[in-house]
Amino acid sequence: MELRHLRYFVAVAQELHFGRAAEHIGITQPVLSDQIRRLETLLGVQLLYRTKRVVQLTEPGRIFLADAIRLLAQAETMIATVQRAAQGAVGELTIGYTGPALYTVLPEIVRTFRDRYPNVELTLHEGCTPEQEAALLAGEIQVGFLHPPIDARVHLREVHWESMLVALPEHHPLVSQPSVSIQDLARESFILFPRTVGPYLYSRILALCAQAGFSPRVVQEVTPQPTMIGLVAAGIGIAFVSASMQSISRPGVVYRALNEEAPVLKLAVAWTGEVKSPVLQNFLQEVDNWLSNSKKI
Amino acid sequence: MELRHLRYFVAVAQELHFGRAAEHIGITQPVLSDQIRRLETLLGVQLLYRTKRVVQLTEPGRIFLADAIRLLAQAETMIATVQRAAQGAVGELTIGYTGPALYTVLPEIVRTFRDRYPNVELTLHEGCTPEQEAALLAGEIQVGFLHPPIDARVHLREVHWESMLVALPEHHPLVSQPSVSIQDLARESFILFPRTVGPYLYSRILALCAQAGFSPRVVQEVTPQPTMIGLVAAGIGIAFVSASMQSISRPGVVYRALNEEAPVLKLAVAWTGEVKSPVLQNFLQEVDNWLSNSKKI
DNA sequence: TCTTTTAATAGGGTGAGGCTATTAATCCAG
DNA sequence: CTGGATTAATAGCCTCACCCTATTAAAAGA
Repeated sequence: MELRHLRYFVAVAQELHFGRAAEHIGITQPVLSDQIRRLETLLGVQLLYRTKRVVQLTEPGRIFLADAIRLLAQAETMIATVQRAAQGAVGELTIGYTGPALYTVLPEIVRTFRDRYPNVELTLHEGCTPEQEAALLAGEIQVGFLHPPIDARVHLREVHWESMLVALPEHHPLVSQPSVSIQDLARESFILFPRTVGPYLYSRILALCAQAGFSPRVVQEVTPQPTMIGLVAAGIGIAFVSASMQSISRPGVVYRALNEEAPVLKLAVAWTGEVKSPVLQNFLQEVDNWLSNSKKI
Repeated sequence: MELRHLRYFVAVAQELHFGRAAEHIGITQPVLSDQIRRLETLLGVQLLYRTKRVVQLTEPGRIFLADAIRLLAQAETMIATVQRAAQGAVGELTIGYTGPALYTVLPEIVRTFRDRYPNVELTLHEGCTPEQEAALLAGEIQVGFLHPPIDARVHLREVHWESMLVALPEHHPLVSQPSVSIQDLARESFILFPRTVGPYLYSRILALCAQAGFSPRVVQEVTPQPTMIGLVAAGIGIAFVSASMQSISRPGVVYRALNEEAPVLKLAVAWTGEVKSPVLQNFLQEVDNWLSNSKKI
């Protein structure tokens, strides 16, 4: 059975007249008669009761007609859907992101994308940079907001950067200074994120301390950054956090820039090599749009 | 687009290998390549990403695959359904019936039919004989339980008959007799059904009275029979009712046969000339089965 | 670099689906 | 009841789409 049979049958069943039905679908009447007969033979069921003069649906024909109309409509819908999918207007996209992304660019980009493509189902997965790297290569996420550098063969587009600040408890002696030097921190207790979460930034921070001639005394390794700040507020120690954390006004914590050149936290959008998914292309396009808009402002 | 395209595409998408997929559906690989390309051109969408070495679904392809599998399954279901409909196993049947049918053969026949053909949707419509006659010819009901004779060109099959009895209030003088004569009723008040409900039986009853030399004094015309009996119990008058009414034991009413040959209420199954619906055929078959079973007993 | 794998291409045959012309059955009008 | 009109079925033919075999070309791996 082919859709053609259904199209022909529906035409006849609706017109109840072979000649007009044939004209309607653009074939000749004998062909239509023949095709309907083939369909009936194929099914082993008489769909139409016909004399030389009158055409009527049989009871099975009535049931088949309803099904046929439904199926043809679904076929049409299906074609429309795949075409919209090809333009990236429908589909799915799984996005990875790190904590800092959540406090900077991610919400705005996701929102503009969602507004433009409401029929794309977005799934968000939090994960640190190495986790996202693996997930990208495994195909578990199609795009990730993460922190370069990473060495895998994924494409990167930097979308944001912010310098690291020192987060201090409000009664800490260094608060009196407008900015602090690394050396001043040599004797401090540090709250740091685990190395695995961000190996590059981790080593940058350690290097900075090493240049100043000390190795930081880490009293607590935690993640994410809001938790670190919470511990700072509790007086457990001091922490390096990204500048965007200032927007989370947490009583009992103050932020100070470094005199020295501070480590920079870069945020990039990453995706795997072969850009095949139209949805992904649209998303990257939306990221580009967002970038040029935010530059203008 | 034809179902063939979908079948071929599903095969390739599941195997991700043109050669094996072609073998699986029983065509050769070049044909399959060609057909898939035609489908893609038709849709204007690339469904498969393929090199000389590897075949992958594109994102739109993934979406199309799910739809295609669903559509093909529905096509299969549809074929099975129409074939079962041709055997009368699925469909609809609208049945007309009169009050007396409800108290005799109808429940049992309907129940055995429903047990045998659970997927046939039965609709029951109460209506007097002339109403059913019209409904049959209008196609509103496919089969009716009614009281012959009727003069329209419908097929009839008698399934039941019962004689009419006289229903008397329990303190009526005639109750003392084991059976009553028409003459004894000449001065009685009669509760009768309206002529339109059963013109034939109505005229039979009037004729019977006329033979006995009187015209019945009708004090109330009502329907259905249980209501007539209710009025008898209330002492409003006496009534002719069909024998099956005895089974409804109503306090205050007794039944007596006539000495004379009593009018007979015949019950028949009626259907319109052209037996086209397999469901109807099965129903009539079931009626026949029921008839021969009840004869045996 | 050579072999293997595998999708695409080239070229050809045949039958299904299309056509026109005609037939046969049914209905309606005179 | 007969002749004309209507309309589905039949007959006969044609062509293109679908399927075939044989080959090519590209990619991966040894």
